[in-house]
Amino acid sequence: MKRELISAPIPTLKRLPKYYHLLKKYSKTDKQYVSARMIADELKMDPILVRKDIQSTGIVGKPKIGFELKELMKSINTFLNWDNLNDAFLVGVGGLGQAILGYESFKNYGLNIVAAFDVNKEVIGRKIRGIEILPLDKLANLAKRMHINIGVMTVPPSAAQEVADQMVEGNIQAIWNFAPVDLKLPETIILENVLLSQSLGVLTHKLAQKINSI
Amino acid sequence: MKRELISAPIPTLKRLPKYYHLLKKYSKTDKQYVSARMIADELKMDPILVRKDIQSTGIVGKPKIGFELKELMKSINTFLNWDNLNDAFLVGVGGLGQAILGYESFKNYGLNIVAAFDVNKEVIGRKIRGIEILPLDKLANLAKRMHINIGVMTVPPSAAQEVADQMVEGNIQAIWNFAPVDLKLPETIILENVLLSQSLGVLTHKLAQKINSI
DNA sequence: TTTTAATCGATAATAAAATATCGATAAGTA
DNA sequence: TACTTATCGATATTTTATTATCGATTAAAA
Repeated sequence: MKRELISAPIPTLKRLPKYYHLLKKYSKTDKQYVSARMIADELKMDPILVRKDIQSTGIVGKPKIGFELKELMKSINTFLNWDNLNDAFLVGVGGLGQAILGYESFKNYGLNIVAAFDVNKEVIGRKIRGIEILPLDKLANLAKRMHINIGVMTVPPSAAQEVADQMVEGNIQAIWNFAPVDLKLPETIILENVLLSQSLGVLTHKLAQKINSI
Repeated sequence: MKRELISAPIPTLKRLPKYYHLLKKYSKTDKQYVSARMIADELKMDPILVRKDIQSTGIVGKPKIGFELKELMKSINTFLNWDNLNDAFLVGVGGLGQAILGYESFKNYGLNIVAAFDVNKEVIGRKIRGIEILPLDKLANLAKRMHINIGVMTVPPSAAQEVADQMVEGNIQAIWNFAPVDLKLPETIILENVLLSQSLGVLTHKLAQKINSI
């Protein structure tokens, strides 16, 4: 059955989590309603942009008062599919991998890491935050059996392509990749690259401009 | 003295590191020249976009052959200010902080972490990768004395604003923030937020769309 | 009850970014 | 040398994203 595909621009998808964070803060107060303007003021953004982003999640607001807080949170949550907990495998239990394993809060973002893998015999068999580290060669089979949809890759660049191939072999549908490598994958696989150097490039460039302009 | 400010769109700044990674790979082969098309093909991008991005770094290429590899790398490097090693402080030596401290390679991206700070007495005084962990209250003074320009924040959300204030107090010019918090800072401070949930939102939303469309 | 003010939602205008076009140039080939 | 081809660089077009406008709606104040 082919349901209607509601989509939104990537920039919108990237801003929604920002709003969500703020709303979570609000939800600890006694606020019942939030308006696009309130959010915009807090985040120093254009209220029209905020409203458009919110609208693309499908929620309907009330003039003069805004959106019901709980309802808005739910709307964003559903739109990002964060209310369906997606089981995930993580590969690469180095510094970053362990850091991500440690973030209990990813569960709020639809990500439930159920197993971790590595090739390093030192760590295989150990448990981190209750998650056992398994040898990499078990990944494909286990992923198939458990119908895992998401793979998180925190491996060195040199190993990245091979691990990605294993994930594809295991029918994993979406890869969250932290390795600075351009992975070659079938068209159908969803790939999100997190390249820390990207954001660092923006920072250092702006800094240079600022310093040079004095 | 006010030098000419060469700038570029943010999307361009974010793509340049991607090219740089690829070029580094090429530099290990015997390639002498790379064309925009070569890069585009490898990264499955539009060659015109690649060329435009490259042009914005100021380099001039040769028709038919492209750009001199070493020169192009240098051009990107300079444009992003990665050939000036910026001394930086890191605050928050938890999982993510330690992971970042462990990335020796950030030095290739203009980032040289020279000291780390925390409030946790357990870790203060210890050394990680040769970098001593100092108490947070020393930050502002030290930053001033050492003329530190960049602050890296890997602290829990609840501590983020306070740490940011300390950084501003210490005359830090640019903040690379990993906490999911919208920091209130003076206009002049450069802020780059790394919000992992952003990229995760894109991933989970796309995944939901894909699964629902079957 | 009427008026006022704030916000929504839809549509229109603007700005920014990506893509296309095309002449110029240089390397390789006939 | 002349011809062909690949690529650059500049400019133009298209697409995408952001910002502005405005009527409709509703809560609160007069």
